Amino acid sequence: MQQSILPSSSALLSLSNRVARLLTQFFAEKAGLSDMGLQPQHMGVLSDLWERDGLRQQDLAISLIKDKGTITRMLSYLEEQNILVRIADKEDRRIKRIYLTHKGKSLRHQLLPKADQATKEATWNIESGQLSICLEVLGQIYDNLNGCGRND
Amino acid sequence: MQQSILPSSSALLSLSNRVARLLTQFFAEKAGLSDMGLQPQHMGVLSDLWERDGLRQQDLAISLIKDKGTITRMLSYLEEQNILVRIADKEDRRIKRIYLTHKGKSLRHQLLPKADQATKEATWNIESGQLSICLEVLGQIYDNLNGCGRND
DNA sequence: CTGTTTCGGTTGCATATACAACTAAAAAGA
DNA sequence: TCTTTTTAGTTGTATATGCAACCGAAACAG
Repeated sequence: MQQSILPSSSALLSLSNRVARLLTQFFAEKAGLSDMGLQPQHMGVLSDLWERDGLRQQDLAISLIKDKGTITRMLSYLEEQNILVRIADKEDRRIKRIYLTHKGKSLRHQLLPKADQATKEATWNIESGQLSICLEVLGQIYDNLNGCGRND
Repeated sequence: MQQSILPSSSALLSLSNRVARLLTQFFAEKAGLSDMGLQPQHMGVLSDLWERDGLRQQDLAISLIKDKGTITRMLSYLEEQNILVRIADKEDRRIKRIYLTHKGKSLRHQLLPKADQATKEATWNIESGQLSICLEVLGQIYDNLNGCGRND
């Protein structure tokens, strides 16, 4: 493992941005996302829905740290593509719940393995214990900051 | 340290994106960036120039993983704000070298401590050894992927 | 030298995003 | 109950971005 030059704490800001961008680009290319009519930002929506179906748009906005208007437009596109449907909640008609279609669900089997593969290639020379620590730390930072910025 | 639920390697993709977004937002707010007429994306340019003055626009595009047209427009804005100047290279007149003005340099003393502070707050409950490992791992991933996607 | 290719930067255009104003529905308060 | 406030989602608008076409300068080929 290469020695970190700057343990300056402010490095985390730029490094996390660069790695997020590179990984996103790398995965999108490996998976041929655009050939399927998908953009990188759609992956977040799909990931969340693969984890749990029936989320509200608001849930997605908070989880993905995006404006709710942005979520509205992303979902409109994905609905046009027959990847998901928006169904008004029976008990609270303000809420629209998002459900994956068969097509949306089947994308999981195509895309998750490719995401795994891309990540493996991006981390091929990193010891797995170190990578686990990195993920734990990122998860902790996420927990620390989540809720500080409001997306509603 | 909370136990990571999913060491699934694909988690890195979504986690790095979320953390990058949250940290960027958190820092921008803490530092009052917008009050100074700056946007979060300008920090990358400034950071690079604080490290080394006289970079080419191309260098910035590669380092920040952004389109060169995007860099052109960001630099035009920062030049209008008297934060930097673009000077054509004497020996290769295609190249424009970017130099910080006094104002641009003085921003370092205002912003870097705030970036440090924001990062410290975001990582207050993380053991410093673990954080170092996280930074090393991210740095290694950056090195692995850098050069895969071309920005020219 | 002259024509071609490559390189650094700019610009036009389509899309993505945040922010703010808006609508409809539910909750809270009188 | 009726009014007010809050909540979920949509839409208008300005900005940010990527991509592709372009321009001028340097490098390269003959």
